[in-house]
Amino acid sequence: MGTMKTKYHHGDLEEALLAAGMREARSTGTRNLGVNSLAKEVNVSAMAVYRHFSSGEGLRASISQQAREELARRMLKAIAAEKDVKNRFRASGRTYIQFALKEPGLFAVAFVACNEGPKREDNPSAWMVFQDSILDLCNAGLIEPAEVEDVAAFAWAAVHGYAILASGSDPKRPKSNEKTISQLLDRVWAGITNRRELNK
Amino acid sequence: MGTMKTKYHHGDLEEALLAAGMREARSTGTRNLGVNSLAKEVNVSAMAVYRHFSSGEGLRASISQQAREELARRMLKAIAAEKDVKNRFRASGRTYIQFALKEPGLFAVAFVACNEGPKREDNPSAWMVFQDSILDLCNAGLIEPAEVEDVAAFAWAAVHGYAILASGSDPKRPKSNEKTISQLLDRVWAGITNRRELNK
DNA sequence: TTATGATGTGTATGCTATAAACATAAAGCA
DNA sequence: TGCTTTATGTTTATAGCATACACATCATAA
Repeated sequence: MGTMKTKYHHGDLEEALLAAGMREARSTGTRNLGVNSLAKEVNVSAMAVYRHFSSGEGLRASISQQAREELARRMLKAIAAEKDVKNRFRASGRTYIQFALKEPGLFAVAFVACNEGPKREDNPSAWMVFQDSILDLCNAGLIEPAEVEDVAAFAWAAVHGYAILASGSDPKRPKSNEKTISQLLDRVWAGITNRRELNK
Repeated sequence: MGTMKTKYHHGDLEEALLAAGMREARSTGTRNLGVNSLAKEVNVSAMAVYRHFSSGEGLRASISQQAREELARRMLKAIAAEKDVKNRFRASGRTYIQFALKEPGLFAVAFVACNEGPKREDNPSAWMVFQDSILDLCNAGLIEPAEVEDVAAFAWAAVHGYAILASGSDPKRPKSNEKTISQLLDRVWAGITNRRELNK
């Protein structure tokens, strides 16, 4: 039969809404993720959205989750290319930062308004990937088992904080070339491995 | 003459709006900083707000600025109580983090939606205070002049990132007791002073 | 084949931001 | 002193957004 322009039922509206949300997030960040705006984007009435998400907030939470999963996938890919535990750690940090720099919109969406509990908690999360790379350091004997949690918090904080500052629009934001990022990871590494010697 | 309940002109509406905004920020963060809500809070019509701020966004930007100034004042106060440059640095970082933990609402307002250019750029800013404490380290010979900018970015990133993570509502957020914060600053200090030795 | 549930539409309500026109009071100036 | 101007408020109107409610359409299963 011929191509029908408009089916009454969309077919996979949930997926389409998330895809549209990701597109908007990429190009304009958190600004255009409203129910009306996204419904119009996929040629559907606003109320149709509520058949798939409990509220606009729920929709945004799902988009945010998708953005976080995208980041996690990139980190996993980058880590897989490295064998040395130190390099694996650096790759995860570098990828995290470069994601924030190259996709500032997605990054912003990934880490705001995640109040709504994500449903699929088992999916790859950047936090888990990060923590695993720290656990590897422990298994390799580079840090003590007892300090894994603190090291993870420190490394995550430094990388996340830098990503936020560098990907922002503040004119006083830090520089973000390869060399700057590399030396930042040097310093994080120093903090990871060298705390005791300098502890007073 | 008797007490008149309602003067047609408020007297100092701008100040009152900012004060109400700071109150709301303290108790509920970014949620209730709308024009209508704040106008009602000070018993004034919504449109009156526009005589003092170009838009709701402008109002929020000013409140955000006030929150940042509050943080900067606390940091200055804490630094003034320390004499050793290392302790001054640690005091600024600790104060920053404790501000985020004790005033999560203010902290959230301080660092979101600062797109609107703050008018009074000369006022105390947390970034300046932080950078000054790094400059002190340089003057004391603890770091090289050439690396001041990079050190400042690293330290600011680590402290800011930790503050964001620890003050959030994520169940996986890092612990935030005194000891944890202290060891975090140990690690930041290691990253500040000890990069060369570990640089490959 | 027909009943039913899943998924869509249209319409109505109440919220927010803000533009336009008007009101009041205070300050400058004759 | 009285008139005019300016700053600062109010009221009203418009437009966008989220979302409740009633109804439409279609796919599937009895």
